[in-house]
Formats: sequence, structure tokens, C-alpha cells
Amino acid sequence: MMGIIEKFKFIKPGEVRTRFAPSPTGFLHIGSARTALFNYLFAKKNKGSFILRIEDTDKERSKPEFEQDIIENLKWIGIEWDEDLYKQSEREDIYTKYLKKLLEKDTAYYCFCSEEELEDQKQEQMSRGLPARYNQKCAQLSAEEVKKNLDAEKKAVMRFRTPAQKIVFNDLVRGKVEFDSSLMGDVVIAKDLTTPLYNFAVVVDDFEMKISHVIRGEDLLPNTPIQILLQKALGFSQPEYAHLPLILGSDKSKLSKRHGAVSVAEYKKQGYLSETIINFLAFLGWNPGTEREIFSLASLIKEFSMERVQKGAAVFNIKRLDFLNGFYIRQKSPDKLTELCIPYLVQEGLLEPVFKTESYPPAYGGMSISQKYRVVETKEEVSFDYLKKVVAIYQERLKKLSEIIELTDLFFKDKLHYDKKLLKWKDMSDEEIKNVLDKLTEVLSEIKDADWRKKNLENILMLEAEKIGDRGKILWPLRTALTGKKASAGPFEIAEILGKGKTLKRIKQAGGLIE
RNA sequence: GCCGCCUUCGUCUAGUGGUUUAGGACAUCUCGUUCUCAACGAGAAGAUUCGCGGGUUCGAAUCCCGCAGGCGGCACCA
Repeated sequence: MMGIIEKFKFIKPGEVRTRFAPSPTGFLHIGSARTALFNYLFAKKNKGSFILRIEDTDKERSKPEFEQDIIENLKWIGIEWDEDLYKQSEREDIYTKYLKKLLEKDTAYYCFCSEEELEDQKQEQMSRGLPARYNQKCAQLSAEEVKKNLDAEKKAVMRFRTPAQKIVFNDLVRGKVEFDSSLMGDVVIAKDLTTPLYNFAVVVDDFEMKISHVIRGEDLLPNTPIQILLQKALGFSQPEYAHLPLILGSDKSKLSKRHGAVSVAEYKKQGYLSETIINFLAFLGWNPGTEREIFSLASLIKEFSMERVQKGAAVFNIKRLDFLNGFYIRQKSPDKLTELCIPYLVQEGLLEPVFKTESYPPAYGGMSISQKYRVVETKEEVSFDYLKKVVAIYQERLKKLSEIIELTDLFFKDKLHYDKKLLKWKDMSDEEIKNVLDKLTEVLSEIKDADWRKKNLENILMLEAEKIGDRGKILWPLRTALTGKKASAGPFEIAEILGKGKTLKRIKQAGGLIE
């Protein structure tokens, strides 16, 4: 423990130090991720340090899996913290030290009121139009009474003797902010000597860790005055504050589960790229003041400034997220994109990796990139390069990686299932469709395997199409016969990937529907 | 109920007293390309003129005051 305290002695005065302090009581929330991002950007912009502190003082609600999720997803979006990770649960004696100090100075006292009692009190105050605050029933208990209660092991908490005064501070995004502490009452700062509560623990940690700037969500703004008072009572210096605007759902209330996906993990699973998340989040409440809207994490560090952070809350616009994701997907190299898409196809059960040796490590999430895959339905083996071709023709159509499944499943199925009406272009009759399919079979059969290339297929078939006049009369039935979908990539590129055998087979199957 | 914060196109925003008939992006619509979808290119519409009312000023989205609305907080959660 001494080691940690010693370490902070070497921090230069004036050094910018920010922190992201999530409580591991849920998966990393997209709003929290933005808070983390802004802390990170501000620190890096100012050549300072960004630290991660897990606020796990609530023993009931804190879970190791949430802590893991936070760490994993922070790393995934590219936010790395300096120094070791701090956990409040490992710093109990520090809190105890300061708690004792407050007790000795009598700026904190034991309270033995029951929770029911407190709740009734609050309801009564609200109904009378008064501010809801503790009535200080235990504030003047004598030392003997306290000792008696404690000895009797009566359930107790520790309250801060909140001095009544006007608290004014400068918020980096909001400017001057004022509160009147006489309206707040004596807040509970700890359940006992080793169980501090949020308001107390942050104040102690931010001081101990020499945090220079506290950057957090606006929902924490009302906690700031009490924290400032605590700092004063403990003789701590006061950090700068910056309260970020909230992220709202479409109904303009604080973004929560009922609005849909809220955890970074869910977005990742749906196939949003980390670049997208970063770029999108940065623009929720910030902009560079220019018309440039595409920013990587590195370029954000260069451009970020707290002065340009918005005051008003921002509605989370999923359409814009999709647009950005489509953009970043189009920027990917075919190799990289294929690597990213394969896990979705495997997960869906369309493909399975074929590992050369038993010892091949199925690393991350059980999915590593193999060079060979087996199509589950047909048992045929396909190479990474084959999959790359498949993915490539859908690159510009992809908004989310997960969409690769519905877009390309036709390449991993033996037989397609669709209604014969799909084959019909405009007002074509069954007779006409049949004729077109027969013609297609005839023409394509003559093409040699070696000449089975997109360009060549196009040359030959477009010639036929011109003869008919309306190109759709041949291209639409061809494409739908090959894909079973009304929207897809072009017929020639699909035919090339499918190969001659399968192409002819699917045309035959389509013909079978018409009979 | 009490306290606080916020308020420019549907959404994210530019705008810090005159260069603004308020600019950009997403979304929407139209056209082009095209067998389809997407991408791409061109264009349109979109703020009853900047929540409302008052003031300061020759002049206000921009400064001041009031109001309204929205949101957040008021835990032995963070």
C-alpha cells in the first residue's frame, strides 16, 4: 500500500491527470465509454496521464465479469490507461484513515436511524414542499450514547456534517455553477470504517491519485458540491471539473436499456467497428469547429479541446452510427474485412474452420483465423481467398458485420428456397422465364471452365441481353435464380464465385420451379 | 415537491453583435448510373430565423432580465 502512495509523490505539479472511474455493476455502457474517451483525449492532448479506477465499493452489486467486460471493451475501442489498474476494494485502509480523521474532528458522526425511518422522513418532506434531506436526528448524540449503540452492535452509518454555505465552482464546460449546501443535508459517507460510499471514496482517491481534472457525466453534477465540501474538510486541493452532456435516447431521456443496445459489447457483437464507435462518440457533444467529420483516435487527440464540448445533451442517432460504420467498413482492406466477417459466418453455423493440427489454438472467443474452412451444409472445403471474394462483393453494401450472414448465405447453401414469383421481371410470363432460363443454360454450358470469369460472362450475356432488348428480362431471372434474393450483388460476379457447376445447377433448380 | 443544468433544421452540430436570404453531416425525397440493392455523382426539401416574452443597441441566434419546456439529481448505488 505504501508503494502506491509513494508513487504519486513523483507526479509533477501541474501535470494533467484524468481518470475513468466506472463501477463494475454492469457492462461497459456506451455513455460511459464516451466519458472514458473524453478523459483519455483530454489527458493525451495535454501530454498527461489517463488512469482507470474500478469503483467497486458496493460489494453486493459489483461483479468480476462486469469488471472484465469494462477492461476488455475499453481496450477494444483503443483506450489504454497509464499505470496499473486501481480498485477501490484494495484501498480500504486509505479510506479508513481519512474516515477516522473526520470522526476525530467531529466533522462526521455516527447515525443509527433506520432506512425505513429515513424513507418516511423524505416522503414527508417532499409532501410538505421541503427539500428532501436528513433531519440530523443523530447529529448531537453524546459520546456515551454513540458508544452504547456501537457496543450494542446497533446498525450504523457515518454521516458528514455538511456545513451550510454557498458553493461556487467553475465547470470547464458549463462555466460558473452554484449550489446551496444547506439544502443537501448530512450525507452518508460510509457504511462503516472499511466501507466508504461513493462521494467519500472519489474525493479521497482523486486526491491521493493527484487527479487534476474530473471529467464525468452531467448526472454527477449535483454530487460536486458535497465532494468539494468533503475536500475542504479533509484539507485536500480541489480538482478542475468538467461535466459532460448526457447521451439521450430517441425520447430524450437518459440513454438506457429500454432504448435498445447500450453496452459497447452489444455494438461490437452486432458488427460495429471500434473506429466507428470512437468517431461517433466523439461527435456526441464535441466537434472540431471545421467541417471535417472523420476522425481516428489519434487525430482526435490532436484536435480535442474541452472548450468545444457542447452543453446540451445529445440524442443517440443510430442512423448516423450505421452510416459511419458503412464508411469504415468500406475503408477496410479485403483481407482485414474478411477476417472480421468470418467469425459471424462460423457463429451462424454456415462455416466451420478446418485446422491443420489439433494443437491449433482456437484463441479469442474460440475463433481464430484459419486458412481453410468447411461449408457446413455441403461439406466442401473453401479457402480464405474464396471467402475474401465473397466478402469483397458485399463490402460496399455492408453497414454492420453481422449483415454478412444474410447477404452471403447463398454461397454456403446447397439449395435455395424462394417463391417462383421472385424470378419474374416486370410482367414476364412463366413461358418467357422458362425460355430465358433455357437460353442461359445453353449459352453458359458452352463456356469453358477456364473462361468462367466475370468479365467474360458479362460480355457473353450482355450480348444476349441486347438481343432481347430489355436487359432485365435476362439479368433479373439470372440473378434471382443464383441468389434467391431480390437484392444482391451483380449476377456476373456471383456466377464467377459460384463457378460453372453451381451456376448451372441453380438455373436448373429455378427452371424446376416454373414447371 | 426541492435543487441544478440545458434549449439553432427530424437528429448531431457550425455560428461568440453586422460577411447569415443561419452553413455542414446523417436521415428523407428527386434525378443520373443501373436487372436489383448498395456505392457514387447531382439536386431538392427541411430552422414559421435560432423555446417564448421583454430589454440593451443604428443593428442580436449571438449581451441582459423574466418565463416556459425538457432533462438530471434529491440512496446505507455510483
